[in-house]
Amino acid sequence: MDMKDLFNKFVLFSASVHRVTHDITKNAKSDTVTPVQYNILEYIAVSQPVTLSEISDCQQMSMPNTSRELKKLSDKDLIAKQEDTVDRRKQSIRLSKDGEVMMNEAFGCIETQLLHRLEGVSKEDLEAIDCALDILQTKVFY
Amino acid sequence: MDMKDLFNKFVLFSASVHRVTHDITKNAKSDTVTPVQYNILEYIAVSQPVTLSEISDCQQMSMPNTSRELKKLSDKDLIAKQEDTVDRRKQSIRLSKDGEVMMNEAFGCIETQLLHRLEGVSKEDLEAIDCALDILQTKVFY
DNA sequence: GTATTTAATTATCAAATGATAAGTAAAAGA
DNA sequence: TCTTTTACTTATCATTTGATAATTAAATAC
Repeated sequence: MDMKDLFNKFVLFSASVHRVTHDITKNAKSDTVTPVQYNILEYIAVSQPVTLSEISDCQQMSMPNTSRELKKLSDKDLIAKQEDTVDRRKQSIRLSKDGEVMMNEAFGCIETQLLHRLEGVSKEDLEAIDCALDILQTKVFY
Repeated sequence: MDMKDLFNKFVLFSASVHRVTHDITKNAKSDTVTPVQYNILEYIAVSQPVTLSEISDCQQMSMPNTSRELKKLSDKDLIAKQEDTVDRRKQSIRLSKDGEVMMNEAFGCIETQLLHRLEGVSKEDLEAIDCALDILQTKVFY
């Protein structure tokens, strides 16, 4: 295994993933939220409930900025904050009803785009893709 | 193959790729360029020579904004513009000497981080990763 | 019980980014 | 030749984003 080749492949691959996910999600993103806010919502959607600190860590943004964006999302009624019963400094953050609706719509849109991109792909290839996602997720992009 | 599962895997996967590439490249990015400028440089590095329009298309940014950022990169002597000999409206854009140096350093840094992330991974797993990258690159993230 | 640490907030600022309008110059089409 | 299209530039503006300092309140450590 030539690590140099693998490295080049990695660089090209991540650029492709960025470009394709941008393509696929650009229609999905409601124009009522900014890109950063959309990313936060996506994270909350798949990981809820989460705390502000967790969002801050995972989205690599400072607590003050995270707090500001969450406040905006809260003002738009897309998320619901709840005080942690055990540690009252913490917040338990979830999508609100409206937030769920928006993200379901977004995910539906992404799913459509993805299906379109995968149409004509054989059953065996789909299995291979599924398997490849698993391998990379566990071995590289953990 | 449950497409719903595959779709969820895809969403989680792209989020992971974004997070991990951010982690891996954050030290690589010279603080003399902005994130957007770094992405442009990375694209030029792997695709040179390129035109402004190609950068605009691929980086999904408007021509005016692309032009502005390229001007900044040019002012910093990181890229070299050359008039296309055939079509004088077009530009042939490459990294300058300084740009090459910077990007080699960045790629070296990314390579180190990647090797670190892959240390302890068996030879067979590396083969599997290599193969998985190929599959996803050609079948999904083309 | 006081000191320290943690979780989150508010306020403020500069910089980066995105969007748009209006322009130039070359190429292509009629 | 005249018109239209293409590739790119310049200028300007609003918004988003990132960074920092200062503050509050709760939990933990001593």
